Amino acid sequence: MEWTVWAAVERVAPELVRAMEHRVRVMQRIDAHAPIGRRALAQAMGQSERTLRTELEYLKQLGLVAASSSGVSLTPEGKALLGELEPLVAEIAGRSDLAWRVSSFLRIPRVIVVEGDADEDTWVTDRIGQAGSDVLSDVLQDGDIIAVTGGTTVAAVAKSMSAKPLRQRITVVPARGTVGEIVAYQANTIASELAAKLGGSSVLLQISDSLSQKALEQLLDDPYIQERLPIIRQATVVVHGVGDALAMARRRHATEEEIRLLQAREAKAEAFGHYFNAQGEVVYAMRTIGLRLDDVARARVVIAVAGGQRKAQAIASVANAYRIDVLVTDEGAARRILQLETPAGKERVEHGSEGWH
Amino acid sequence: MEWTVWAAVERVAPELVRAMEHRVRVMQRIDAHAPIGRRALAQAMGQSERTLRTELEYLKQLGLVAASSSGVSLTPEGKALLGELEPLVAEIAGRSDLAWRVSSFLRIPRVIVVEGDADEDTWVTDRIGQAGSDVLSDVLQDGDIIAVTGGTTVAAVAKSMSAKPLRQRITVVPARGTVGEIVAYQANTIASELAAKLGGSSVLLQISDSLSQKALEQLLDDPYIQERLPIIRQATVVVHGVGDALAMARRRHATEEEIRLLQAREAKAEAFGHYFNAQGEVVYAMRTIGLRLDDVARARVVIAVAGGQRKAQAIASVANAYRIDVLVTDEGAARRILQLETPAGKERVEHGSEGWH
DNA sequence: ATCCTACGGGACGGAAAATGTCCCTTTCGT
DNA sequence: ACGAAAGGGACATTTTCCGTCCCGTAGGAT
Repeated sequence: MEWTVWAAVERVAPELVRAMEHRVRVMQRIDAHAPIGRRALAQAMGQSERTLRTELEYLKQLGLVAASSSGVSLTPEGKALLGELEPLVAEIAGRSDLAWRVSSFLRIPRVIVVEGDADEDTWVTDRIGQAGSDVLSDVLQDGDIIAVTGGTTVAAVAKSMSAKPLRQRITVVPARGTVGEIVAYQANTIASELAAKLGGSSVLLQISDSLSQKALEQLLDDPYIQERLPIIRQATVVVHGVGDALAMARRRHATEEEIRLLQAREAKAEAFGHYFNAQGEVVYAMRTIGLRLDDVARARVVIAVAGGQRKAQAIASVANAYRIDVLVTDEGAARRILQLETPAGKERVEHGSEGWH
Repeated sequence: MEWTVWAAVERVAPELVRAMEHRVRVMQRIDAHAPIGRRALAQAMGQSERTLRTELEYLKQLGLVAASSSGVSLTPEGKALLGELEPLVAEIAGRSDLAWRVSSFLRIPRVIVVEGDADEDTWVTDRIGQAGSDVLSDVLQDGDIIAVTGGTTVAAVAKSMSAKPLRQRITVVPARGTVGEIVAYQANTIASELAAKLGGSSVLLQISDSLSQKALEQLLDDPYIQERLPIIRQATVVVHGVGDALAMARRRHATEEEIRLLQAREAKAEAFGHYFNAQGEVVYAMRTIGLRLDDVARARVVIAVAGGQRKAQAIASVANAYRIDVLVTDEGAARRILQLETPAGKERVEHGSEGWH
């Protein structure tokens, strides 16, 4: 298969490609377990019985599967077709396996790996955003408070979130004050956009993240802050990007001294105003206003979105630092992560499926 | 592009491939006419403005098209992507062009060409059936009487018709009595199945098509027939297959004498109990009960479904014989048809678009 | 032999998405 | 200055999707 064309197809019609991949997976699973019951299959695929049923009915109409009293199986035709789809199957299985291995390696229950490398193709970030917004829609509950950080990847999540009628009461808040100059990638902007898409409200935090110690303390007494901060810190869902330590430090206009310090302490990642080394230990903390690490620990769901192999080390670091429930990343980062040294003294834990949608 | 895999993909997820092709077409059109208005584009694509709008909104979200005050255009990204999709574009354009040429050649307003050759791959018949059922759904109106003939292709149309809630009052009738032994491909069976799918009723005709002259005349006086025949002959929509003259004669257990006669008169096609030569002239007519040629002429829409290059000559013959509004065929037949000699003394006529769905 | 479980499949109501329809403001070209 | 045509918002309606409950049955275990 000429992957150039295929990659282009994925960009033109990602939902269709995903639907196709799903269908192939269903067929794979049927082939492996045939004959298998509809309900068992649905559970294995992590979807409702009814939706699977629709799919099966269609496949049946195409003459690719047949149902008997003991369950559904592939027809000879379906089997032959699955063989012809080998290259595609390999690709899907490969990415699924990748997700599984990253999940084990980082001890993150749910890992989603999209195709490509964000460092090489900027549009990969969009696909991470799509996958991220799907996950977010999936986990959202009524009354949730979503905290979002800044960054291009989180911005992509908000961008690709489909507008929903306001059925749930959702509040979106920025995890922290403002970092960087590009407004579109600031937490405030993203929170506002996401709230609009979800039909919820947003509580913004119009302060700079790089204030003097003194100014910060003054702010903490301010009614404006005192009113908003508690809401932010009660976030139930956290969607955050992961930054490379030095890159983030420079973006924040850190002093040369600070940068030297971070280098000396081998800081690898930045998140929520904290710098972490490879082992996930906090090596430097900025005194800022916003979501703290212990707030993150209290959140119901913590979603990390980050792609590109340059982010691999940073992702691994934060995975050691605090609980991450869902990681949405790309192939570039995933492969690089697996090349990193295994963190010593940490045993593997159970993990769930990497999840289809 | 490795067409082996692509063909397999088409069989596993034909609707998705079609949707994809449509999207690419939209992009092509935008690229060619940019900037173009939404309404103009919708009209050119033969779909409603609102549905196109949904598509455009999605394409916009993917960053492939951009809207300005003067209309929508492809973004540089979209342009680049369209370039990468070149093989696919060529394929689509090729088939579209094929349909256009067949449409001109046979003077059939609407021609749909699906991929493949029914003589080589039996599943191509299914795809013709799908396309046919789409067309049928498209043209159906309340109160319609659909007459169907027998044959595998028409059976495929009924098979792939999606079940509809009974919103329209539809009657389905067999065009003729019973031909051949395989029940599944008999007009009666097909009519019954189609009626069930459409939530309509069927009026069947339980008589053999190959009766003696005398028996036929007796039947014509029978109340059973007198009640049903007028309904059949009032059909407003006709869906019929096209048969090769000799093949059909043999299937009907024609005598050696008859076959020799057909050969002598250069019969090429059979339809509605009539045999036609290449010029579309009736060279032999069976005296049977059912839909007649002048009934076909009165129908609102006449749809012919037939594939495989062996049917090429037969299709061309019947196209000369009576009015066909829609032809659904495959590449194999289409290419072969264009190699046939142009019927002399017939000028080209205007034709519509080959139609997307 | 008989229970018992899991199978496919029918039916139906409510939720969600798609779509037809109408209107508005803006932006061009004339 | 004006009008045609652009994109986009809003909303009712249609259509599709999906959760849920149920049924008859086949096949394995008891």
